[in-house]
Amino acid sequence: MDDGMKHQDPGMYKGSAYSGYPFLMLSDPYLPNGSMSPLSNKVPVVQPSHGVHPLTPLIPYSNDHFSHGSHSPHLPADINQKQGVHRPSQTSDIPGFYPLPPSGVGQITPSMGWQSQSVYPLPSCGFRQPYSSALSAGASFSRFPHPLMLGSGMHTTGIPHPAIVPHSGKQEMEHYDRNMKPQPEPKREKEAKKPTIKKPLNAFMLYMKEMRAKVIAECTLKESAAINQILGRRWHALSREEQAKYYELARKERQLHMQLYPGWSARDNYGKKKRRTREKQQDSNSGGKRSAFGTYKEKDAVPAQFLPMEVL
DNA sequence: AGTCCTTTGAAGTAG
DNA sequence: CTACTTCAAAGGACT
Repeated sequence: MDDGMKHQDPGMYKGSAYSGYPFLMLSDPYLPNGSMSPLSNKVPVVQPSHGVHPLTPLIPYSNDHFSHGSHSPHLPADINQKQGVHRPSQTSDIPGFYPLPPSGVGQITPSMGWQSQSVYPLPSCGFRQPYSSALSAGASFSRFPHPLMLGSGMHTTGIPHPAIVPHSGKQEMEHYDRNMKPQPEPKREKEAKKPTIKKPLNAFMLYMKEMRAKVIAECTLKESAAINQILGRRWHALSREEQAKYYELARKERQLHMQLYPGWSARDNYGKKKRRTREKQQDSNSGGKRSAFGTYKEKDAVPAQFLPMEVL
């Protein structure tokens, strides 16, 4: 598309205007040879750890295609660490996040153990879960046009579908996720707006969801950009089998998503978030990795000597 | 309130 | 087909 116009000046952020994000290089103790992970020096790195937290299996790869006895060292742990956010207890009999339509789910049925058996288990308390906000949102989602959905934006199970979010998306989600207020239900007047069907999560996103809380606990970090860098490195450090679990999960996610929203296209969500124009992808980034806003600025990394000892 | 940061992967667009 | 762009999650920082 309009290549030339979608560019931003990297220095615009890193150097000056966005100087709030001079990422540092932190070593991740979980990675070999002290792999470095850039972290923001603004991150309160030495936050008090919240101590032991319960682990909740997010993705119990019990018996599926990838149960070759290999067990991920990274136990699924996706705990909401946000000051004891209370979540309305989920009914544990909800089958899954992508409940199957009453019919026509042919091929994916055999492997649906992952689903009914809670690839995305619905914890009875406090733990974060994929799409939890959508689920927690209760009846506030509405007007989803999909035939499988009930009139109020719920699936036939009566559960609002995780991939469906109000048009304003994140903000509203965060209402549920972060504040967990009773949420006096969005204005009915806004019902004219069509909810957004989100993209299914890819393998890495699923991995991030699962591992985020663990990394946060270990590194006492909260800044997602820094966490994600660590997660990216750990992702690469995963064995093929371990990664394969997530690829398979993602594949099922996509399948289910396709079944639930046959006409949906990722393009539907294009342009919903206004992004800054970015700099043209330069081929000569000397092996630089891809970044949504150009190449990573490892050169901006602050020497590790400026980092707290505990993260080194 | 909205955007950026950061990651990878999937899918879209442009040429 | 290739190269590039956008979005998915997350939450603090920033505008």
